[in-house]
Amino acid sequence: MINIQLEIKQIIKKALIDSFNYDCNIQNISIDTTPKNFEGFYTFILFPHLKYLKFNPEEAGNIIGKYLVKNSEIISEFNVVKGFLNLDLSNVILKDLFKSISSSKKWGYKKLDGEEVMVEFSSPNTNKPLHLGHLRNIFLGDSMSKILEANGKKVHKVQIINDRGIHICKSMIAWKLFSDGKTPKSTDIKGDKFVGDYYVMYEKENQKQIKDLIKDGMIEEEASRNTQLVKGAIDLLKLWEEKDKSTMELWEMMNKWVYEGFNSTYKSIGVNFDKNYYESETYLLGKENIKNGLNNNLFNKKDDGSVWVDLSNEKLDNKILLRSDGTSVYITQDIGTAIKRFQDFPNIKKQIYTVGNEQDYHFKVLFKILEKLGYEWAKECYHLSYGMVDLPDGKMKSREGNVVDADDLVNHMIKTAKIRTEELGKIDDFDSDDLIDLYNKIALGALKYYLLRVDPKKKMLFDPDESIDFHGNTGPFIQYTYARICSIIRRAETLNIEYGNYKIDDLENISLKQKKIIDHIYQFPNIIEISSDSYSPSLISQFAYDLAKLFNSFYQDEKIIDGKNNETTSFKIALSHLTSVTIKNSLELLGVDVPKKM
RNA sequence: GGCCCUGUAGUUCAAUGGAUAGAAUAGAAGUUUCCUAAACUUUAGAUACAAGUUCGAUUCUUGUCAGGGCUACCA
Repeated sequence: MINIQLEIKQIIKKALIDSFNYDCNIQNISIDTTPKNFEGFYTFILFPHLKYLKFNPEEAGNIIGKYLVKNSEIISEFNVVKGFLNLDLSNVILKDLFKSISSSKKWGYKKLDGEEVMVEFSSPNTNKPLHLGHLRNIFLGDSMSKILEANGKKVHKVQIINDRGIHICKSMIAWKLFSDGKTPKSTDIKGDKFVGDYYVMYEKENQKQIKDLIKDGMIEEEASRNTQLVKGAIDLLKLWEEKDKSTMELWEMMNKWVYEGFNSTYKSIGVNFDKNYYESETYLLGKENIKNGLNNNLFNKKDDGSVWVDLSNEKLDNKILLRSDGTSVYITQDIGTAIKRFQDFPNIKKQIYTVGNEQDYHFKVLFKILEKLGYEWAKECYHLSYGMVDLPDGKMKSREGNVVDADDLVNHMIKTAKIRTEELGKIDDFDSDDLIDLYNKIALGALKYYLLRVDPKKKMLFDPDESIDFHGNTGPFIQYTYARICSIIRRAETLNIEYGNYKIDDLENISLKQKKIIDHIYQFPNIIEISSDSYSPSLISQFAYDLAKLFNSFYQDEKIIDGKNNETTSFKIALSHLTSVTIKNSLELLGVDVPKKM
């Protein structure tokens, strides 16, 4: 592959020697892409070198610029603005780029390099349905998996299902007390929603019971620990850890309902996992490791029997690892799960946890504990921390019912896609299956792009009205550009215009807009690499969007199928085709499908 | 209180220490006898505040102000 920036650096190094007798270390020569509002493709910044050149910036820039145009095949023109030397690429190099892009099997995607990684995402609790926050998590994890793969890693996609613990016991006790034996089937409610309803019922009824106890003279703190429901849930948790038969049966039944619901949601958003981990299968391993740690004096036991780790030396405070009654807490199973995963997949180099930034502290503690326990790989664990999704009226709070349900949201997007598409009325030649497929692609494209275009680390606002906009910087806009190109390709084919094996050598002229497209596509491998290394799908969204913008501008300016059917026509079609493939491949990394017509 | 994160156009997002701070949307004005107007073109509008480091700071450091998160024998 051609490395333009490196080649420019090398020739600049020569220019500095020949023109100024200044031997500059190539690492100190920085070549940036030229910002949009200036003319050129790449920019050499002179400031750091001025003191060695003994010329003012303008003069030095001109001298170097002239040298490059004369001595390099790559550079055709230049301009100097203050201390910035902006360089234009020559037809020769652009043709080379075009050739290497079009001859590549899948431009930008690397071959497997033998390294294995594990990506965890979604990881729901089994007491409530998936919501908007999960969607950011899921799309992020899914997209990162694809990006890592494109960057040459073998990826294992997993989730940890928090299937045990006090939260599911709350749903269980509520179901036992209030359900009259109803089931998702008998009520025709989706399984995860059904169980979630009982969780909500628990919270509501429990509040009532607390109030009643306070009325009877109990203080609030005591009351909140002594309701029939709280005691019932705690009893169930104990019975569960003792493997009580009827408790296990109830637990299994309710979890099964939830999984059916989850799977249907995952299917609707086109996401799947290579392996599921269940907290119920890993928490014992966690306990075991904590006991070993205790025996090795890594942890300490309080008088009441609870087990703690002291991380105050690491500025992380004391953290509980086992309750006084011996039951495990959240971090217990995380310890077990991590260990189990490295047992199951001994070749994985690292593990990536896609979890919200509210748990930054939790993961620092977790990794530190694993390190203390002597696991070398603990240093390779990475918390892919992302910001919360806020609603216009504030944060989502599942306990207060202020959540955007994932299924509702997806359905709403599909409905909106349908309405917008029908309004535009370009769908006469679609049959009904095509339409369903199209609405799905647009709806999910809009949603995924909306959630992925923001830097993961930052919190983001979800505005329901804006998210369903299909204009501007949105998924459907990029999909539309793709569909447009497909339409051109179809027409080229009916006209028998050759573009597939287009040889660019004889082409005489390349317009500026065409050059910009080639150069942009040329950046794709770089973008994938940076995006992979920095765990940031938003760079891919930005890339795809910019490409679509560049293409639309070109499309507006230059008629592609122009009736001449000459060398230039074939080139424009071939370039359009390359653009469409790159749009498709970049959106693929976001988990977004493209329609051939829309 | 302690620890962590974030403050950029009216709004939602960009900008490996570099230029005249980019987009989108909302606003104003245009483009369709022409390959899909979900498009294109033009226009107006922003770095919370104050110091410091630097040739150069939205970016790094410190302080102030504002917002969010964590600090549970919840997950």
